[in-house]
Amino acid sequence: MTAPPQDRSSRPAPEEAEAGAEAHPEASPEAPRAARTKRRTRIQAENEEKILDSALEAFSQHGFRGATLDQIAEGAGMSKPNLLYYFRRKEDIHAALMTRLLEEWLEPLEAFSAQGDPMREIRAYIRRKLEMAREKPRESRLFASEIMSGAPRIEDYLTGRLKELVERKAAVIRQWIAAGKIRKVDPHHLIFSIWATTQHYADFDVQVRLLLDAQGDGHLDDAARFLEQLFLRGLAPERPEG
Amino acid sequence: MTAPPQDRSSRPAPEEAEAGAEAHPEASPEAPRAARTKRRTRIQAENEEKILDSALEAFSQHGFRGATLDQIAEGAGMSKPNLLYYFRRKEDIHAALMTRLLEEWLEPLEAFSAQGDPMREIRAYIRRKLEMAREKPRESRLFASEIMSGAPRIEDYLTGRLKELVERKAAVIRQWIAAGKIRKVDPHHLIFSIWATTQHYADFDVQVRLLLDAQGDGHLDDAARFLEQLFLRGLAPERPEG
DNA sequence: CGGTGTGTTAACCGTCTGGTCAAACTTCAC
DNA sequence: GTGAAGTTTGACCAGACGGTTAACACACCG
Repeated sequence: MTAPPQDRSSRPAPEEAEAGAEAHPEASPEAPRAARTKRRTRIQAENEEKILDSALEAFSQHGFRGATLDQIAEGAGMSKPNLLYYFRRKEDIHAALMTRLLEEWLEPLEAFSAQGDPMREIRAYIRRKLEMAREKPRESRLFASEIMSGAPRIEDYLTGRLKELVERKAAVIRQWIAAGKIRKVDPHHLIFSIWATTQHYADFDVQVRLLLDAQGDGHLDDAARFLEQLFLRGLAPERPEG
Repeated sequence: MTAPPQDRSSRPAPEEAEAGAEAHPEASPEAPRAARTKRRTRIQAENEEKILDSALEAFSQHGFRGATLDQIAEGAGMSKPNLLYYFRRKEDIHAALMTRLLEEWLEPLEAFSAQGDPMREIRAYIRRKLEMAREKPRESRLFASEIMSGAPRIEDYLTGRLKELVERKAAVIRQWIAAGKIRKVDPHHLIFSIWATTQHYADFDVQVRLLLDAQGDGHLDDAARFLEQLFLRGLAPERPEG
């Protein structure tokens, strides 16, 4: 009877998804969890995927509070108790989505390297980000939604890994400036403006499409052309080919 | 017994707020509403303002579905039934906020005029938009939230007034291009990129502040400087001072 | 075949949510 | 000061919400 009441050891269920688990390292340091069943079955993998996909749809549209378990369960094609068999709490689903997302989120910026032509790098970064806006618009909106609600669940990420990465890349940009390869601009605001312009096509997709009468994804090619022009010319050093 | 059940004529209350009313011109063409009390009392004006302010906070953070009436009532310092005396339904509060917002939203772009130096106009537009991000960040998030949830309540606005305005301003930009005053770029994407970069400082305020260690609003001045540089140089015609 | 762990669900629970109602209280013009 | 209109609230309601329980179905292995 020493253990806190939070432990429901009788259940043989899979623990909260890979992600959510380590997001809450609070209490119960040695976690007397029953069923150390680490190996996922095929059904587990499939159903968790269905749930996360449905949850992504719901959370990205209505935010954490606005999305409901019933809605997510229906989207995943299963009953609510069944959903809660895989993820014990609403928060766990969200946490699983977030950790997966945040990893992907760093990737394009990570690839931004000091070597190579600055213009090439910036161009590649814009393309990569636009590609993500095309392929993963819901993820982008999920992130935006989280930030707009005050980022209560990802403060650590923002002030930790993300900030560190941004600092590192800002330093790269400063190097380029010092070397006279690009114009003298504020590195942070340069990064923000690339984020803003590219993510806009995911987050404001509805508006963009309505204003452009866009059907497929063709407008994103136009966007790429425009943004490349804007940034490359906006950043070109005073004396080109100096 | 010919009237639909929607009419609750016994109540002497003020009708739904100025805005919400005309947003739903459906049914009951001659509206047999009791109490043609058009004049607002002081208390009405005050309380409606308190409610809208509290609702703006709630909706902009949690979206329409995520915000609750209890929360809004508490923020407005009144009981829930009292709140519902001024706005009959949750939707009405949201509608009132939106119509007020959408008017303000057009204003800066409206000011964008064909006369005068293009560079001056673009610069002024960026400043105006950044000023709004500073002064009305919650409004910006409310708008973003609405778009991200699929814009179910403002489709008419997007395809109507906004689209028309954007078309008009895109034409202005095309004129400037034809006159060789700015570089040849896609007008729509130019507008989008200004929206995206400026609104970013409102919508992603939390992230921006954490990454910059920003306290007050000083970073917005840096943002203004950066964005002006970026756009003015990015758009400058091939041969400056041709 | 039996049994053990996996997967699924109907029924349920307490709380929250949007909204109603009648009654009471306040305001203010006369 | 009185009365009618304007304002406020406690009590209430039905349905939605996040979550629990217990029992049942299935799968696979010996």
